[in-house]
Amino acid sequence: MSISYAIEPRSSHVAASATGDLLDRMGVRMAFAKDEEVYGQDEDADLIYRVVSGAVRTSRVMSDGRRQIGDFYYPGDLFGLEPGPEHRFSAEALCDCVILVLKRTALKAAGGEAELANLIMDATMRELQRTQEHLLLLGRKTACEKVATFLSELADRRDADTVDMPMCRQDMADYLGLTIETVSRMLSQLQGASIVEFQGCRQFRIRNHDALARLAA
Amino acid sequence: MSISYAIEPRSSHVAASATGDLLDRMGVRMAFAKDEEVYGQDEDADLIYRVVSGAVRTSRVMSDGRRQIGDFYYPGDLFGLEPGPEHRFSAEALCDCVILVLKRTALKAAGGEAELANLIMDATMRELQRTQEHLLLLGRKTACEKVATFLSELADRRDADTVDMPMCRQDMADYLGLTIETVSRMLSQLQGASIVEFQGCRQFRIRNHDALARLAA
DNA sequence: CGTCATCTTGATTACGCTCAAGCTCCGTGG
DNA sequence: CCACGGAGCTTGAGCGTAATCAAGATGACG
Repeated sequence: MSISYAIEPRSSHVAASATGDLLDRMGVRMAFAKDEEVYGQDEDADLIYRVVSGAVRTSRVMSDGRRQIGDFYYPGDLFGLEPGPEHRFSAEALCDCVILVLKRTALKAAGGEAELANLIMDATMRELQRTQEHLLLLGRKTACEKVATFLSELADRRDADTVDMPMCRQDMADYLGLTIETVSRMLSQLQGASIVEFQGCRQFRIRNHDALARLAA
Repeated sequence: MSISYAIEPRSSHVAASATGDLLDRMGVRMAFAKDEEVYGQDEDADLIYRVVSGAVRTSRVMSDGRRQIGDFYYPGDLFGLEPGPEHRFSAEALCDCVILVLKRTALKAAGGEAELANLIMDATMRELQRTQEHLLLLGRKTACEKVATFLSELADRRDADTVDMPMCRQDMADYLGLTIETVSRMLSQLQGASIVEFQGCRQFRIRNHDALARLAA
């Protein structure tokens, strides 16, 4: 595995010490290979997952193959909270990764009842918030703005100077509602305008934060 | 007001007897005129709302005026649960309507703690679910499919033979990520194909459920 | 070093947007 | 009761952004 991710949850997360420990104690660590399915569309949704290392995407495929990616998840993120008895989206490993898997019922029985409820509620709220931002992006942004927003967000989430991208162009395209060709063109354009700089197609550095933020709108 | 909506919550709602009553007792009924703001973008989000009669839209406006509509709400629906301390979307009355307004803290104090938490959780989950469907629509559906999906859903939510639409074309367009012209063209197209039939621009009837469902995909 | 998947770039097409005109539906006032 | 006016909706013509189709370039890996 060429790309590696730190294991610590990021500071913005509520999944801190106390409940984090509870999850750790109760959960089972599982390893998934790149592109392996964590759970499938229409599977029962009675498990909760947390990324330990690596990265995950959730996606939904239409009968004719068109795909929409719901979101990407990084170490510390909870996922699999999609509502209803069954998953609407499937989840796959973006790269080799380790996932902490928890049974909801087991957690409840373990007494962390209230704490757990809060944890899930927070994660669900954050999920909803991100999904709403995603709506605006898909519905009302241009290709260039979409790509700029994507890079900007990615840099924010994993705050480092140079950012590694665990996903391929097709994943980006399906997240942004574009084609890989358009994504590629926009990336070239942003690089041409000296707003970002790529070192290989999976790693970039922001050269002009203001310009990027302006495009992300 | 030419269009009127029934006051009873629809059957699919959890907000049934017990908690429904609690909400009724605790909340304040308020009347809003067409296009009046229920709450604004960036306002504090410590209230919960339920549509009593009429209909509501939530929307988000970009600095240059582009608008994305989050969802439409009908009698019985809870809204205003957007996460975080502040609203990301604003809410406006689609037509003259009556809204039940509740203070979260007051509700908690009233003892309905657990019940209330469940109610909010359910509403949030449903919200997330609908938002995820919306993602797929915005990201990967064609104009025709978007409009077909919209009509189909509207008919499902308000199950009557002929369906009244409380929203104008601009609202539809901003929900679907299209322009009013494209929405109008697609509606004409669907009517031309004998899939739906319009009696005036705010009322329609589905003539071919299968075809509509197929387009909605 | 060769092979294959992934990514980029180019040429062309098409879907949906823009701009513009006309139509329909209502409310208002003569 | 009908004429007028205006907002909202529909339709048309032309355009532009992103999709499609098609080569190349790059890069990872055996």
